[in-house]
Amino acid sequence: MAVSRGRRRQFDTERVLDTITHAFWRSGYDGTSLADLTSLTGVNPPSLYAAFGDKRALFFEVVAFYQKTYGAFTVHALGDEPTALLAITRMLREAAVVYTDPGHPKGCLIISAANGWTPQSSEISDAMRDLRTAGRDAIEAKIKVDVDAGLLPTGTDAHGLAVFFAAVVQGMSGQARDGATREELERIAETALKVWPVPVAA
Amino acid sequence: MAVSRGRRRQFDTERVLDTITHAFWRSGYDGTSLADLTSLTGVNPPSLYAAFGDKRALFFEVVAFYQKTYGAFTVHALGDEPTALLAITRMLREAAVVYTDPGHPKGCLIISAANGWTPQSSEISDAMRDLRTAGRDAIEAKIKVDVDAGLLPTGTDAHGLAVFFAAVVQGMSGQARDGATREELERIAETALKVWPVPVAA
DNA sequence: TGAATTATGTAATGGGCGCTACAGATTGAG
DNA sequence: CTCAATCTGTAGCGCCCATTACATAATTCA
Repeated sequence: MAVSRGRRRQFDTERVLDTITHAFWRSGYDGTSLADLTSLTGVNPPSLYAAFGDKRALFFEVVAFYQKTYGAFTVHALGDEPTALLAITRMLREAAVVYTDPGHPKGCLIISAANGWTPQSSEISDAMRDLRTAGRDAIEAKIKVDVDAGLLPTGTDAHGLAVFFAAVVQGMSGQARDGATREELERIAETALKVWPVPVAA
Repeated sequence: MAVSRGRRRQFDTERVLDTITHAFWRSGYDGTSLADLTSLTGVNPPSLYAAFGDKRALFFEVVAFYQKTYGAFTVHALGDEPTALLAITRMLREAAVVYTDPGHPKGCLIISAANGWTPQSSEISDAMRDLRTAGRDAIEAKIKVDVDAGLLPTGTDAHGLAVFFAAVVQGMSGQARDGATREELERIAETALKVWPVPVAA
C-alpha cells in the first residue's frame, strides 16, 4: 500500500476544488458544464473523474468543501454562542458580510445552487433542501434551549421564529444575488432582530 | 382585412399559456424543455413558435400572464390599500396563501424561475431581477408617502424597510418551495410585521 | 532495466436541446 | 372550384452536454 505507485496528480486538489466551488456557486449545478470546469481549472475531464467521480459526486464534494469554509459561519454561530439571540445575531451579521464578499460569488451556495429544476439534478436539490431544513431545525433547537432555561418567555413559538429567521437568511441570499450591498444586508439583519421576544440589551 | 384567412388555430391560447406558465413556474426556464411543453400541452413546437415566438419570447409571455393572474396580488395590495402598513400586511398575507396554493407550483415564478445560471438565460434573469427591484422600489415609494404624510416617524428608513420586506417575500417564496405550509408562511408574515416603526393597532 | 500502476490529453460516443424544413390539412377569397 | 394563406405533424438539423476509450506519459517496485 503506502504511497502512490504510478504517475502523480499534476494539480492541487484543494485549489481546483475551490475554483470549482466558485463555478457552481456562481452558475449553479445545471448551469455549470464540464467544459466550463476544464477551461477554468485547466484540468481535463478524465482527471476530474478520477479525482472526484462524476458531476454529481463532484458537486457533493464541493458542498462539503463549502460547508467547511465559506459556509461554516452558521454552524460556528449556533455552536459557539451561549444564547439563541447571540447566535442568531452573529449568524445574520456574518451572513451579510459573507454573502456580499467581493472575493467570491454572492449569496449562499446551498440556498441558490440547486433548486430542483431539471430531473437530473432533483436528487441534488433534495439534498440541498435537506441541508436548509437541518439549518432551520438547528435554529429552532437553539431557541428551545433558551425557552427551557427561562431566558425566553414560556409561550415563545420557537418553530415560528426559526422559520422566520430561515426565511430572512434565504431572503438575504437572494437580495445579495440581486446586487444588494453589505450595508443593505446588515440593515435587513438588524431589522429582523427587532422581532426578538424580549427587549435586546444595548 | 378582418379575420383569419387560412386554417384556424387548433388550441386555446390562454389555456395552453396557463399550462406552460405552470411548467416554467415549477421547473424554471432552463429546466423546462420544448419537449416538456409539447408533451404537457399536446401542441407541437411549430405551433408554439407560430403562436408565441421562440422560447425566450414564450417565457416573457408567461411572465406577463403570471403578472396579470397569480402574481397580481402584490400590485393590487400596493395600489389599493391606503397606507403602507395595510399594503404590506395584505401583500405578505396574500403571498402566504398564493405561494402555498395546492392548485399550482409553490413560491413566486418571478423570484425563482430564472436566476442567471446559464448564459442563454442571462437576459431573462436580468429581466426578472429588474422586476424584483421594481417591486422593492414600489414598496419603498409606498412607505415614503406615509413618511411624508406624517403617518410614520420622520427618521424612518424607507429604503431599509423596503429591502427588508423584499427579502422577507423572497424568503417566503423559498420556504414555500422547500415545503413550508400556509400557516408557517403566515407566521413569517406576522412576525415580520412586528418590525413596523409604529405600534400596529389591533 | 523491466513490469505494473496511475495520471493525462485527445477525441469520440450517445443523448437531449432549441429550432425549423417540408409536406399535408384546413380555411377564406375570387 | 381553384388559389392563396395559415396552421399542423413528422422528422430532422446542428449544437452542446456528461461521460469515456484509448494511447501515452510518469512513477514505483522488483
